[in-house]
Amino acid sequence: MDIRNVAERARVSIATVSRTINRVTTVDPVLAARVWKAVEELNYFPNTQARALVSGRSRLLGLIISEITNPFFPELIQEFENTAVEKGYEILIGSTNYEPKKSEQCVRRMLERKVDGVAIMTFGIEELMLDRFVAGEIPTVFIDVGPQTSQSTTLMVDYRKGIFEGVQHLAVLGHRRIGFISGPLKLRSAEIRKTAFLDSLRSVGLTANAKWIVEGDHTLDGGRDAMKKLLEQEEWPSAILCSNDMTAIGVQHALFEANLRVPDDFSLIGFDDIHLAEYTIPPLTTVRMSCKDLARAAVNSLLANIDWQANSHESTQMIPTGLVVRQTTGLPKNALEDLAVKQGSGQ
Amino acid sequence: MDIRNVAERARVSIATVSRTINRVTTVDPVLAARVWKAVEELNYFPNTQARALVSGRSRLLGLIISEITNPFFPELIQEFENTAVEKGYEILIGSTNYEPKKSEQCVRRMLERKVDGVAIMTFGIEELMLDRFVAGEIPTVFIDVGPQTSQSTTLMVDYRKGIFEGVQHLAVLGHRRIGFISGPLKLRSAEIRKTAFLDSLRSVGLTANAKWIVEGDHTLDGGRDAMKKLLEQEEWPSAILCSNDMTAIGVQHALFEANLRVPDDFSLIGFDDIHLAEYTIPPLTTVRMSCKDLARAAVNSLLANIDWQANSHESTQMIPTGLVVRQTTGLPKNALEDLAVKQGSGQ
DNA sequence: CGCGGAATTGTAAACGTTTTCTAACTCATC
DNA sequence: GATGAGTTAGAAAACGTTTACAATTCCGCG
Repeated sequence: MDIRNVAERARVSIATVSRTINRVTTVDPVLAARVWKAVEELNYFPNTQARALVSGRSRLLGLIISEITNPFFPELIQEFENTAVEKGYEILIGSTNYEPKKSEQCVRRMLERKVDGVAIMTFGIEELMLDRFVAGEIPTVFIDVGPQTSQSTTLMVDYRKGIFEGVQHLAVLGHRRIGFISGPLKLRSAEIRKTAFLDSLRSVGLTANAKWIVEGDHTLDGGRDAMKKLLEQEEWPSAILCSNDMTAIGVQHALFEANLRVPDDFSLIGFDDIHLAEYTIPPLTTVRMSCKDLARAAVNSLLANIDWQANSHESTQMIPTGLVVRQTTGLPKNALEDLAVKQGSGQ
Repeated sequence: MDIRNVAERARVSIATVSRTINRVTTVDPVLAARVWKAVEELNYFPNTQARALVSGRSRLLGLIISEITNPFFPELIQEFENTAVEKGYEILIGSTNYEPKKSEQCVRRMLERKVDGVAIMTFGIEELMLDRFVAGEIPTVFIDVGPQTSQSTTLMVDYRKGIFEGVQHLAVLGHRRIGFISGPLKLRSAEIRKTAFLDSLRSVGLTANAKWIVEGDHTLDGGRDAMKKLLEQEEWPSAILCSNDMTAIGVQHALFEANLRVPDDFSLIGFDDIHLAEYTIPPLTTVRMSCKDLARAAVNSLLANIDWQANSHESTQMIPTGLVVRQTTGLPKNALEDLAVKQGSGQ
């Protein structure tokens, strides 16, 4: 079942069939009708590989993420897939799992399959992949970091705003001792979030305590372990900000195990606002970063770069964030005591 | 950069290059070495599309799931991807989101991309896709349901065992009034789970109460809503079994909102044992179905069907399940009262 | 030394499209 | 009625591989 069969049945040449299917306007409506009829009757669809081979376009979009097991990414994938399929593109997913070896492999696979463009949504881990794509002149989208070429755009997430809102919210509630559980610091974006936290702390007139800043890895287990470590300190913070929601859920679990209560003993804030955040017990206060926005922006700039190669488009785009208050934040345990101190200090 | 460049540089024909790369044993080691050297130096890799076009094999495996947003599936995808990539295959993911239109689209996309095999891990929704693949002589793997052809195998999950263990566990604890929140009943597997629940109930000498059996949809929201509906009943069960973990987490949330406690007011059992189950508060007692086993079994039987087309292999395979007891199950609230009744009845 | 057969290499024909280029045709204009 | 411009259809050449088949080389044996 190939284009020749269709041509034969429609009594036209294969060129005409090809043109009809690709909606070239110059084909006679009468012939086009015959072609469509034949296509219908034979249940024909073009061979993608042959198509790709000659046209040089695979209609495949690469999507590299760090870890499919973190619910943030499936949500992102879903939107990415929807938008891509809508525009007639297929997606090829690769997860790096934070391993350089696997990143390397992902890039290789994308290159081999000749993706038309690739979104590196790994929040800034491997910069090496960048070169290969640039060299191959493949359009790319990066988050946070990225090359400044005409073929690629970088999506900048406005971490500062959301994180500042979180810290401010905590400060307003009366928290003075705020801890932070970061992501894996080799991730550029984890680094940025941490810095944003530190800066925000300063903005509200608080000082950081290095002992209360511990590195996690953006997973449930990592969050739990980090919190356990924090609890080994002799002095505890009264509130904790996490680099992502999974970490926060891990923290909740560690606190549960230690028989500590949220938000009575600890206030807790996450980051991402995955759907699950609404369902933790108690529901998680968190900083929302819309993965739908992210996904749509990614697909759209990829397509823009593919279609009008050298066109002038924004080479960087801002993704907003904002605090969503739910039930893991409350007054610090010793609110009155702190208040007394505050009053006494003349402030 | 194509095979010709390599041939030229290695001073051999393109046929030899092709053979070397495909590890055909008849090529002279000396020439092979020259070829590999050239490949290395030119950083050459074969064009997948051209390869697929002529060989008729895409080295692409389709994976159709129902909803990427349910953490069970990412875990499954991860293992599926790992095993597939290990064997040199790429994967193409499609989600049906329980919509027939999207299922149709998925099948179409898989067919167009000429996947070498496809795993339909959608737990028994659309049987229509089946025909298309069978017609195309594409190897398939199904869960629970499936055609009996030499090209396809079906993975049977042993729901009964796990669910029976769950019900028994509850019964032993003293629960007499057990409710069930099912999955979307259009899903074959949701139907089977429900039946397994009913049968198990009978096995332990309990009778079902139709009012305590409500249909969910395997999502957080669905679980929450179903539980809310259950709470509107004038009489409540003392324990609830859920068709999957997401439902159970939704139930936990509904109970939290209603100021009811788990396991004090309600015992709760999930199904799947996603990683998150360990992290709910309190940690979820659930029936484990190993998605890793599922994924590996799927890939392996797909590959078996691809390679030795007509070979005799198991056309159906059993996936075990088993109860994992954590902290959402406990004695029923009115345990003593029930006990009295039991004693009184002479049993 | 020549011949047959085995082993290995190279040539060329696929694979199913898109796309360039040429040919044919239509129509208006002179 | 002939010429030229402007359309539109078809023939054929790509695209980068694999692979059937032919050709060459090599070796052993008569």
